[in-house]
Amino acid sequence: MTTAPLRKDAARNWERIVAVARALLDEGVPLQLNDVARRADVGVGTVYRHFPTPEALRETVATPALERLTAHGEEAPADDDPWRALTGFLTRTIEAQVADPSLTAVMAVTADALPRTTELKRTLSAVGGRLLDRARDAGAVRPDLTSADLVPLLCGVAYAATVHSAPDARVGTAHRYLAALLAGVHAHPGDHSASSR
Amino acid sequence: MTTAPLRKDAARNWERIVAVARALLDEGVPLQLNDVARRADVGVGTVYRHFPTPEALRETVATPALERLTAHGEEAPADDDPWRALTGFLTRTIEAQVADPSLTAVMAVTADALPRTTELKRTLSAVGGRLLDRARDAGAVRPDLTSADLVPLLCGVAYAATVHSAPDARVGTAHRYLAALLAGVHAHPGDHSASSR
Amino acid sequence: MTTAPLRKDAARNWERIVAVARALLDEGVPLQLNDVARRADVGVGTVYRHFPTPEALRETVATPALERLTAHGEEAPADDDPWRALTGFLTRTIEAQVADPSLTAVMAVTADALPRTTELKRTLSAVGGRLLDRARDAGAVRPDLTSADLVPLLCGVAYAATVHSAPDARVGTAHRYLAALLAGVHAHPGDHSASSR
Amino acid sequence: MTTAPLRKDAARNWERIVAVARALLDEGVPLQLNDVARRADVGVGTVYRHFPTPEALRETVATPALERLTAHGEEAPADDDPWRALTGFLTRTIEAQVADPSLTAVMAVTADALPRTTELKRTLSAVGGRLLDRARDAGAVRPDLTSADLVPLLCGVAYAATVHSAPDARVGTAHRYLAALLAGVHAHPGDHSASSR
DNA sequence: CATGAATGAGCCTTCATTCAT
DNA sequence: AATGAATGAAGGCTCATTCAT
Repeated sequence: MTTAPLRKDAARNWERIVAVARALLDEGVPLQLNDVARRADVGVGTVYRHFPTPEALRETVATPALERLTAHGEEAPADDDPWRALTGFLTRTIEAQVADPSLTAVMAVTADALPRTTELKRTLSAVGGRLLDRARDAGAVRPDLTSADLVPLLCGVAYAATVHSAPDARVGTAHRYLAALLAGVHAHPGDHSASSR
Repeated sequence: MTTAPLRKDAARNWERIVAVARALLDEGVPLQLNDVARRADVGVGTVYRHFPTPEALRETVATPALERLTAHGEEAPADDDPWRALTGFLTRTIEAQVADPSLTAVMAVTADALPRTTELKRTLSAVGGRLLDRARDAGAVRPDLTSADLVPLLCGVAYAATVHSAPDARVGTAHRYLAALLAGVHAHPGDHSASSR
Repeated sequence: MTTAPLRKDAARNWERIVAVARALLDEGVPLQLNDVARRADVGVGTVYRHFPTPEALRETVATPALERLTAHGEEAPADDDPWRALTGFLTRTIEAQVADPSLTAVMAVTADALPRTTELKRTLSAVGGRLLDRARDAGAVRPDLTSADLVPLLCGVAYAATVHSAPDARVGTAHRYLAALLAGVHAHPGDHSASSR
Repeated sequence: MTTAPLRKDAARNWERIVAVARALLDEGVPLQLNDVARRADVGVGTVYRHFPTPEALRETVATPALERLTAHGEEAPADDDPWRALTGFLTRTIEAQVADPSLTAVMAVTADALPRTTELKRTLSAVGGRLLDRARDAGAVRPDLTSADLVPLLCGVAYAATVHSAPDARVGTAHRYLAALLAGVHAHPGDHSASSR
């Protein structure tokens, strides 16, 4: 009952619109509702009925990926190694974020258009936070990073991998950048981070 | 003598336009040449005469900051400690980038509007590259990072510090993120970065 | 079915726009889409929706006249006298061209905006070409003129009749000029055209 | 004393401006006074001082050609053959008009910017008129053409030769069209121009 | 529910002309 | 005389959103 049960034709239109939007976002084309309507072979009004704003549509496109991330995230604590659990989670997340432009945008924004998005993002954050806290408690993470830093850092890595980088090199680049960051995030007992000796 | 010496009245307008643009950028308002003209109390044509595109104007606004960074960067090698020289340089750069929105944009883009911008960015990159290489040669930096990663990483840190962060917390946040990243960039002989033990 | 069947209100706007455009062209006012919109009491966007460029609008205005010419042209071969058939066709065409400024422009240009225009012009040319060829075969036309000369010559006559001539004298003038030209085009066995004897 | 004696530097600028304008017109570039100024390496104000309007400049460019035509035209009556004198004059004129874009425009317009232009055009018309009248009196020209038709017809031929014709084919085309026209203009005692019999 | 025509604010850009220097 | 910066009206076009059908 979260989603109203759509009539069959309405559902078909909904699907087409989302599919078109996904394709456009993947190609890097900015979401214009008129444009989406034309390509989905649907009236503009129909698009507006289903998705009052471009953001609502974008978030709808991002939702499945967000759900997958959350689902995986909820299984992460099963790993006994707190650090490995955290890095696994972050790796998976950054991969998704770099590969899926709809996610990139949705993660970077604070004001969501759909409640569902807020909910998923909140869950994802909570999961990440728990993994981070556990790792910090285990002494595996530098103490000055809080769960509130997780999303910004991931967005930053994703952004860094996007700037000046060819599309198909991005995932690889993101891995390298995440690795460097994680090495820094990893606590090194006895290390004095900003000096050379 | 790089820039043709302007007549006094022309110079006044130039200043006003640049000042207005700086203010707008600082407020996060997108640069629109008509808008700039109105606020600078100058004809549109005048703005177009001085700055054929918004990018040219933005880069002009960014230039002084870019020059300061370059100047400082060229003094950085004076520091005998390769790691300290590098981190000092990066710290200064990220501070500037986070504090000055015009810089953020100019650094992230590859196609420059002004030759001067290209020149400055090239110099800055070269300086950074030399500092990185020296630090790597000294065994102070993980080997998988090249000088081509410097700018993207800085942009990523700047971006991360901007996302979800209140304007006046940004510099602080950027420092923390840079610190974490630098800790990771710093080579730790005998460290096995992705495992917890 | 060539043109998609328009909704009633859309059709009304379409008519108004074309009517306004026709009036403007007849008055010799250059076609400006914003101007047309204002006078048709319609949003600019509406004009752009129907006619992406001024040329498309101009050609739409010219189309009916072009269709009439073509229709008549296709009946011209019915006249047994090749020379009379040709002159009749040309007379009719020049009359239309001089009387209708939209036609003048459309005929003079090579790049058409609408496929329909291209089609009509091609047909008209073909018809003219056949009439000319038949007349030449009958020995009624000087041999150095080809069907490719027909349109330029007509445009030239129309232009000559327009230059330095008051609007309401134009048709008469055009007749005289066409008559002179036709007299020259007409083959005169035994005549030595460029000498006085 | 028609032209004020210019200071040497002023004269130099005048020359440069006219030279640039001639070049632009020959290339088919529309005359823009700012543009001319830039290319002539002269201030806009200077161009405006010498030539208050684009037309004044264009006419200045056309003047020498106009003077040459007039000069030749005044010698034309020397030819004893009235028809040959007329055709020679017209041929020369059409050649100039097709080859020199500045002339094309100046001839087609009724309102002149410079008195000198009006004077020259008047003289040219008068000369042409006399040649035509003499030829008509000699029975060599159809009676329905008056001297007022000469310029329009020439403009028409020039225009016809320009429409749909590659630049370097124009003079040749113009010759053919003029020949056809002249054949028609030529009186043919006993000819009934619009019937085939 | 769906449609898609209509709207018009808003942005961009050019260019003829003026006028202070 | 010469300069060229400044002006701003004018025109072009797009696109998010509404609403009659």
